Order: sequence, then structure tokens, then C-alpha cells
Amino acid sequence: MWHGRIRLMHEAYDVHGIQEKWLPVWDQIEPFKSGRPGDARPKKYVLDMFPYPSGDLHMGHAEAYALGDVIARYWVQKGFNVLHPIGWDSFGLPAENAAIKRGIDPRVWTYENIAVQKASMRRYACSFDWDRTLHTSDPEYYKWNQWLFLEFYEKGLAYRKDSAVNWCPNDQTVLANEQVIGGLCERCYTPVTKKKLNQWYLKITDYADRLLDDMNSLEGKWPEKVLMMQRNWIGRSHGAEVVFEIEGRAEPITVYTTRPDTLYGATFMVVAVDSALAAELAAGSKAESAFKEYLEKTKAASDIDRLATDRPKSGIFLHRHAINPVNGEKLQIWVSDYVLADYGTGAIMAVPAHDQRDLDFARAMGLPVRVVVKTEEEDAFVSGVATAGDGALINSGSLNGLTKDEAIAKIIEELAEKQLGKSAKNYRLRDWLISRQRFWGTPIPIIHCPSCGEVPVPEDQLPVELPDATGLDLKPKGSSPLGAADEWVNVPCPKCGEAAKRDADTMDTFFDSSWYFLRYTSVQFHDRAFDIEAVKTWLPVDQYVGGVTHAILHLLYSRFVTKVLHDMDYLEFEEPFTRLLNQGMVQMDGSAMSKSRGNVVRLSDELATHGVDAVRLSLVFAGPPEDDIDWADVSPSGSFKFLNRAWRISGDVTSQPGVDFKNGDIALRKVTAKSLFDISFAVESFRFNVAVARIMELVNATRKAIDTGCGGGDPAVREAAEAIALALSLVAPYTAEDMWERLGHKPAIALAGWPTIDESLLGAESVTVVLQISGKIKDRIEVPPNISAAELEKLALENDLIKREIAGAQIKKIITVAPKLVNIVI
RNA sequence: GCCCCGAUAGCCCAAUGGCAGAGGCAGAGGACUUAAAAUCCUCCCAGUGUGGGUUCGACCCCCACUCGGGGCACCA
Repeated sequence: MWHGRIRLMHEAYDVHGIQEKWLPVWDQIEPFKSGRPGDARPKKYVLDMFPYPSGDLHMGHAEAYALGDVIARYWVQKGFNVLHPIGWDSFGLPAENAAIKRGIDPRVWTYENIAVQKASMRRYACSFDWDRTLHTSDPEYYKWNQWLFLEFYEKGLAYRKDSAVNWCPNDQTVLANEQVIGGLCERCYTPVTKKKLNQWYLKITDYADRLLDDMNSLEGKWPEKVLMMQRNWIGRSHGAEVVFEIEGRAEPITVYTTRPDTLYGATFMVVAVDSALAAELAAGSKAESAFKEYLEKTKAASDIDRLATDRPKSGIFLHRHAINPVNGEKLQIWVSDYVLADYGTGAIMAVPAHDQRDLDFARAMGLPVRVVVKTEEEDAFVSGVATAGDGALINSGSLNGLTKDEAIAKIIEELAEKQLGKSAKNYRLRDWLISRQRFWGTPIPIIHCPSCGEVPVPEDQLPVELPDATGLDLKPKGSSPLGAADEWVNVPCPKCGEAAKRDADTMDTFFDSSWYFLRYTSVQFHDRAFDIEAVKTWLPVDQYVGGVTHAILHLLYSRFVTKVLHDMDYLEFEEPFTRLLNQGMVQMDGSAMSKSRGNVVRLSDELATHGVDAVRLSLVFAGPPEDDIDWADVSPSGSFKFLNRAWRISGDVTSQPGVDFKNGDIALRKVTAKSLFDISFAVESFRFNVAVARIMELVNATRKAIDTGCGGGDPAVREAAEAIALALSLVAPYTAEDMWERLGHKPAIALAGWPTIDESLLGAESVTVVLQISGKIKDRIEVPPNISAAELEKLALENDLIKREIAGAQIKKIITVAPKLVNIVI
């Protein structure tokens, strides 16, 4: 009695005990080490987006890494050599801001946080290969950032230009277009202003067509949403460039339009107020002072003001004229802020009848409107609504009577003949601005020499290391803190030896993350950024897992850098990530967790209360991975109860390891086989929640078999219990490992291999067929699964219930789907 | 304003043109226990947002709408 009681207590599912027990064992076995010499297993590269080291891991990390782990561990069980690395995206503003606030070196803050996160990840039992860790803030890593930048530079893909850039007055740094969300800084939500600066750019626009067209190969493998957002972002449009002569100017002006068919409907021209062209056209005209005043007003307006959609149109007539090339008409030239200086040529032909913006402007300024496409809609001048639809061309000379598409083709041909135009494409995408005026980033490896100009730092002098932050004022002041590090910034020119200065800006951290997936293959390789052979072995990434927040930025940049490296013959592939899974966010009570809302669920608390496995299981089981999870809807205590239930099964198995399953209870064996089959299928189609549900079913069936069926000694129960442990090892590694030991096996279960399914067990002996009359179910019968349609139909017609129903009725049709149903239509 | 995604039981979610319910949460009852916890068993609940259409048959395909979520928004 007492003995039994003590034994039971010792055998309770001790969730924290098993964590302490197995972690050191795994540290010794290292089940997830990839790329050992002579490993003959086929490869898989499973990649989780690497974290930014701000504090400890949170619920969002927990979900993402639990999902990535299911995939990685599944492929390991399936016999693949899986590369599943982790690292830290450890350069960036938060480190610097925290350092300023606390007066400590950003280095110290960063690496302390990394240590905390790393420890948490190990306890969380992520299947990472810890020998392949990298930190982008290590000189060893950013050396290759600098090398890569210089490669771009040599190929003419990195260049400097003056331009009005997005400027965050709070962070005191420039931002890429991608980092401006609705006119606000994506980090601190400060309204972004414009500032004229000389900055480094990468020529991503050279790759716009490939970035767009190659997405076709990702169709069905990446979330449709991400592909859509990227296509949108690149924003390719097709149209024509048309040349307009200008009165009193030798050079004509070229405009871009997507509707060259409406050329006869052009009634004025508009030039972007902040373009060089506008300034030149205004110079000396009687509108000059009015223009200058308007330009100043425009500059003062923030992006948010400019973005307001229902803003009234404004502009100035320059008192100059352009000539419409098709009919010789004189068109007034206006400047306005609704035309963008950096899209197309910064000048447009205005066709108010068929373009809403032009119509709004024409109505505001009292300019003429001429309809050239006859549609069913009301006259634009009267309704105030421009007609964009198709129709027959009118008032358009040789184009009259044609449809839109015909007219576009014809006018382009006519213009081309006279050298007055040609077909053209344009993109919304702009070049990637990578200079940042901050300290905690990769120094740009360029030296500015008064005689030689821009001089790349010679490769043998890389890395250009960041100076010690001690003594530097890191506070934002609009220019890089590095500029004040006198000993660092003043260097002799590598070419002529004269006194010169280093470029004091650092790189956008998105540059760091645009190639890190290559470096993981070769972290111990110090001669190059990556070992071409290792990259050939592992890349492209088979499965990428991460948040949809990076749908445009990080993924577009990574695709761009991959294509550039491909063109430099470093890579054989052109798309880095074969498949992409975007996990949803973890929320609380319907909204994102945030300190200000006070609804933050602390991961460490949940882990302490319920254990690692229960938290992981809850996150995986909560729903489809791409859906948001509301923590209020999930039950970690329920997950714990289930794990407990599963674990106890391992104690009820009384047969010995290695027993021949063939002699086991056939009914349970069939459930096990079907479950394993379904679990595989669900995991491979990212329906992890369904996979977990199938494991639960198998646990229920096994419990029943032990208690009221074949009993714990039946070999089928061992087979089922082992299947449960193996399936659970994808989600609840501690519980699974402990079960595995109790079942008499040696660690690590992660390497035990996925059970082979006896196909003969998958077929049922009989299946239920539904008998319908005119689509309504009347009866169900059991038939052999391989029954022929003719036999099934015969059985149906012999069925008593059916016979009664169809007695005296005319059978119009019989639909037989063997072995599922028979539908008799009367 | 334009585009995309979604809506199934009190709640989270399954069901890939063929029996609407796999799994879980919550709830109710019972067994075991001196008692509680744990455990085990049983039960409860919707006809798939609305209106049409295609089909022998629709949660599933098509059209229109309602609601919710997301993206884009002077890009000519």
C-alpha cells in the first residue's frame, strides 16, 4: 500500500523536473548539429527570422520558434540533415537609444541581451544548431557587409546622390521609403520631414523587373498576401513617354503617361513644384516670385499633409506653354504638389476628362476639359467624376473610333515614327537609401579624399571597425556620431596618402539581414563572406518562417541581394527562400500586447506556471499558424492536462521494446497507422493545429485500449505509445523524451526516426456508403472499400428502405460514387 | 476610394463538391476519495453571416450584399 503510493508519487508527470533532466543530456548529444562530415542524409534548410536582442524573448518569439521547430524537427525525424540555425540581428537603433538613456556602451547592452535570449531559447528547447550562431554586430560579420557593399560599389550598384530624403526629427536619421508608414517613422511614429542630403543608395530599381517577374515562381509557396504586397510595392506600370516642345526653350519636355490614347484630351501640363525643371521654367518668368512662395509652402508641409487624399488642389501657372505634338495646341504649364518630382519625369500631361486628379485640378483652376473617350458615364466636367472606362475614341484625329487598347497601340506607333514618343515602363519602387547617421551599425567602407574623391577601403583593410563608444556623444544631432571620433575618422587616403576622412555614416540594418542566411552555412569560414561550396549544399532556404511585418522590407532586400550575388557568379539560384510561412501575432483580449494597454502576458511567467511543453503546445494548437492567436482563447492548463494524459500512457505499456507489433490488436494498429499518416500530411501542409488534434485522438484511442480494450500488454499499445511520443517530439520535446525513456529507449527521441506506416493497415475493411433519394439521405450501408460502382448500385436498389421509397416512382437518374454514396433521383 | 483575406456550437477551431463535428476550452452530471486535488466516464449545444445561382448533391464553386481584419492610397 505505502510502496504503491510512493511509487505513484514518483511517477507523477513532473513538468519542471523533466526540463532539468533532459536539457543537459541534449547538450551532450547535440541532436541538431548539421553538416557533420560524411552525413549522407538529404538536406533541408529551415530558417527562422533572427531576433533583435531587445530584452528577453516574448510570446511572439515563442510562437514563431515553436512553429519553426515543428517543421525542423519533423524533417529530422523524416531522416533529413536539417540546417536550423539562429543568430541575432544585433545592430540598430534600440541598442543605441538604450545606451544613451543608461549611459552605457551599446555593445554591452546588446551582448547582455543576447545572452539572456540565448539562455531562454535553450530552455525553450529550440532545435537550433548552436555551432552556427552569428551576430550582425560582430566585426567578423560586418566585415562581410563592408565587402558586399564594395562589391556593389564596383558594379555601379552603390552610388551617392543629393536628394530630399525622408528624415525623422526624433531619431535624427534618414529613413528608407519602406520605413515611412503613412508619413510617420515606423519606429517612433514621429511625422517624417524632408531633408536635402548626400546619401548612399543601392540600385534596386535596376532589378525591379526581375523582382516582380520572378515572383511567379513563388506562387503557391509564399503567402498570396506577401506576393501581393511586393507587387504593389514595386508598382510597375506600362505606358508611353511623349515629347512636348516648349515655347522659348530649346529642349523639349518628356512626360510619362499610362494613357497615351488620351493625348488629344490633354488640356494643360503640370510640373512637380519641387523639381529642377520647375525652377528652371519659372526662372525669369513673371510667375517667378509666386512660384518661389508656393515652393516654400510646399516644403514646409509635412508628408502627412501631402498624403491627405481630400486635400484641395493647389498650383501656380508659370505663364509658359507646351505644344501638343499631335494637334499643335498650346497648353498652359502649371506647377503643383500633386505631381511627384521623383516619379516618371516629374512632369505630366493633364487629361482632366479621364483622370480624377487632373479633373480636380482643372475644376479648381478653371482649365478646359475635353472628352476623348466616349463612355456610358456622365460628362466628367458636369459630374466632377473623371471617366476611366473603355469606349470609342472621339475628338482624336486618326484614333477616332478605336478602343482604348487599339488607340494606345496606334498612337505609340505614330509617335515613334516621328520620334516624338515611345512605349515605356515606370515603377513605384525607388532606389534603396542605406546611409544612416547613427553609431550602432556597419561603417560604410569609403574614404573621402580631397584629391581622389570617393576611395573604397582596400579589402585587406576590412573590417573598418567601430571605434570605442566611450567618450563619444551618441545623442542624435543630425550627423553621425562617428564624425566626432577624430582618431577614427581622420585617415590617409589609400590612393594618394593625403589626409582624408572616413565616411561617418553607418548602413541601414536591413543590409545586414539581407544576406545572413548565406553566412549561417559558413560561420567558421574566415576567408570569404561565405563558402561557395557550403552555400551550394544548403541553399536556397527550403522553409523560411517569420512575421508578416517583414513582407516588403526584409524579403524584398534579401531577394535583391541574392539576385545581385547571382549575377556576380557567387550563387547559382536567384530566389533565396523557396517556401515562406508567416505566423500570426499573439494578442491578448483582441488587441496586440503592449505595455500601454497593460495586457502583456509574460512568456517567462507562463513557462514557470505551465512548463515549456504546455506553452509550445498551446501556441501550436491554437489555430492555423498564419492566424493571430488570442492568449485569452487558449488554455495552457488544458495543454498541460493533455501532456500529462499522454505521458501516463508510457507508464501503462507493459510489453518490452522491440516487440513485434504485427501481433498487436488490429483495431488500435489501424488507428495508429491512420494517425501517423494524417499527422504527416497535416504537418507538411502547415496545419499543425490539426496534427495536434490527431495526436489527441490517438491518445484517446490508446487510453481506451488500455483501460477497456486489449490492455497495456498488447504490442499495439506499445506501437501507439511510441507513435504518440514521436509525434509529440515535434511540439513537446521534454515530455516526448521522457516518454521515450519510460518506453525503454535511449535518447534522443529527436533522432529516433519517423515510424514507417504499414500501408495495409490504412485500408478499411468496410466503409459506410450513404444512400440518397434526390439528394436526401435515407440509409447507410457497410460495403467493402474496393466495391465497384455497378455492385454498389445493385446493393442500393436492393435496399429495403430504398425499395420502399422508390416504389412506383420513375427513376430519372442514378449517381454512384464508389465507395461513398448512391443518389437515386426520382 | 481601390485591392486582398475571412465569417461553422457559448468560445478557439476541423470538415480540399458527397453523413456538418475531428480535437480542444468553457458548462452540466456521475465514478473514485474520509475529503479535496488529480484521474476516468457520460452529456449538453449550431445546420455553416445574408440573398440569389450552378449541381443529383454546396461550409466548399459563381454573383450581389452585410460585418470583421489587413494592404495601398495624389506613382499620371
